[in-house]
Amino acid sequence: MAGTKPRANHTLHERLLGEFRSFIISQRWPPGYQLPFETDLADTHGVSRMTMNKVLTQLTREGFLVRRRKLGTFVARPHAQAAVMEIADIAAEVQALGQVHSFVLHARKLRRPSSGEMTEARIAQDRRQRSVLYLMGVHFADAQPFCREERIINPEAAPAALEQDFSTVAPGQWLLQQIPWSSAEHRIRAVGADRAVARDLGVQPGEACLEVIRRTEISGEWVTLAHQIYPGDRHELLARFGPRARAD
Amino acid sequence: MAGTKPRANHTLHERLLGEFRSFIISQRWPPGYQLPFETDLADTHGVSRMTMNKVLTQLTREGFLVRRRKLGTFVARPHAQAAVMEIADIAAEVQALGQVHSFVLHARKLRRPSSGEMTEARIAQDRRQRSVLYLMGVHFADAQPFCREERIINPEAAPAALEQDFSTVAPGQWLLQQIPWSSAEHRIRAVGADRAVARDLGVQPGEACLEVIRRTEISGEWVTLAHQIYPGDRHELLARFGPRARAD
DNA sequence: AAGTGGTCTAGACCACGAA
DNA sequence: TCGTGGTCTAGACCACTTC
Repeated sequence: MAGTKPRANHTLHERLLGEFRSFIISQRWPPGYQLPFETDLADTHGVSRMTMNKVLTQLTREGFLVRRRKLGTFVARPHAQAAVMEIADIAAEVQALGQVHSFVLHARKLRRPSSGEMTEARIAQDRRQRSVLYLMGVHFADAQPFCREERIINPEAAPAALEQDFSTVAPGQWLLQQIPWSSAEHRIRAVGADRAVARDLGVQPGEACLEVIRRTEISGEWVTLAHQIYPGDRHELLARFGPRARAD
Repeated sequence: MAGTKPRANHTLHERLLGEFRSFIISQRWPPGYQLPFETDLADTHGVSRMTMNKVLTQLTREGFLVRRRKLGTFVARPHAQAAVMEIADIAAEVQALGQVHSFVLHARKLRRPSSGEMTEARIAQDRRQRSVLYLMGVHFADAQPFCREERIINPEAAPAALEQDFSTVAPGQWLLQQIPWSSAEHRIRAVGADRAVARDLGVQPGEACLEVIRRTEISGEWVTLAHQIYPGDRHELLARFGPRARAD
């Protein structure tokens, strides 16, 4: 509904691409769902097999589908993310380092968003957002503080969050399961640790830390806004870029 | 030649994809070069127009080609880069902020790579690299220090660099023109400014700074390794990620 | 108006991989 | 073995853009 041209999609495979993508994003076709066979889909939608193949091949390149010969076509499990994206799942990252991840919740409350948050999350001015779920906590790798996280969640995008006690499960991990296929935008900067950060991370006040501000959205609607701070000498982000995004 | 499977590319359009990509990367087809028409290419290579169309469409999605009706197919000008990639061209970034960019070279010499550099740039152990071109300088936005840069360049990948005096033109900008289509890998971390950095950037020693370590390669061969340090409060990186890279 | 890329089809054969 | 996705073709019509 947002972003692209308001004009109707003209070509056959464009229309089908949009249709299938929306089915997947809305989880009407949940992860693991098996689609009908290519020939059947072509018949059902009244197009040639070539055209349907173009659609399915494209969605496979985009990572939405997984195709296996003789078995069929399935909606992908979206845990395969781009390199920098993987930091969304801090638990997985810590485990990849061979350490034990744990999350300690410091605060959880429902409150109105601040004006700064409304700007950063780009909350629409007209649809007045009554309240957001605020969370603050610290991730640990073994017994060592790994990352301090402040976050607000949009209850309209993720209603189940209101029922969820985040005392042990990290919100990022939980959201990734609830709302796969979201897209994110990161701002990355260096900041000196203030008193609260220094206390929570066990570093000296003023020490250089890496701050990642991540805004997540799906279909143009904001889902969550997170401020994550890592001790500077203990953490690195990794990002790869080609002349253009490669597919395979 | 590197990276992908050593097996020969089987399918027609895969073979053509590789062939055309190598032509573009090697600049046998330089930016702006006009390819023969789709129908002619199909005839020349003995494939159907559909197959050739698949190849050209894919290369267009990858950003290598630009196609315009009635005009033809051209090799793209590769200045359109991914969001984080754009920081490669610091001059363009400064100008985008409406300020004047300048570069001051502090050091330039030919020397052997240190062991740390060999690790970070992943210089092959067997092919013993005799020497690399070392550069150090500072970027300015108007009169204010913007970024301090240390860099080594591989003379085998960019021989023209040995002839180039970098006293005013920034090495990143120059390399981008010499070797388009390169791909890069970034490591991003926060560091406290040491004395040399503090002096060059005009910040207090110990102040939080953002360090970007960028390794650039083309066809598997390393081209350059850069360490860039930005004052923490004056600079942010921006990165966007979807569930998978989008094309159009 | 003409020529280029953009799309679509019906049918065919092939290759991989699960049974 | 055999069903599924993977690929390829020859031909056709359309739409956009420049002339």
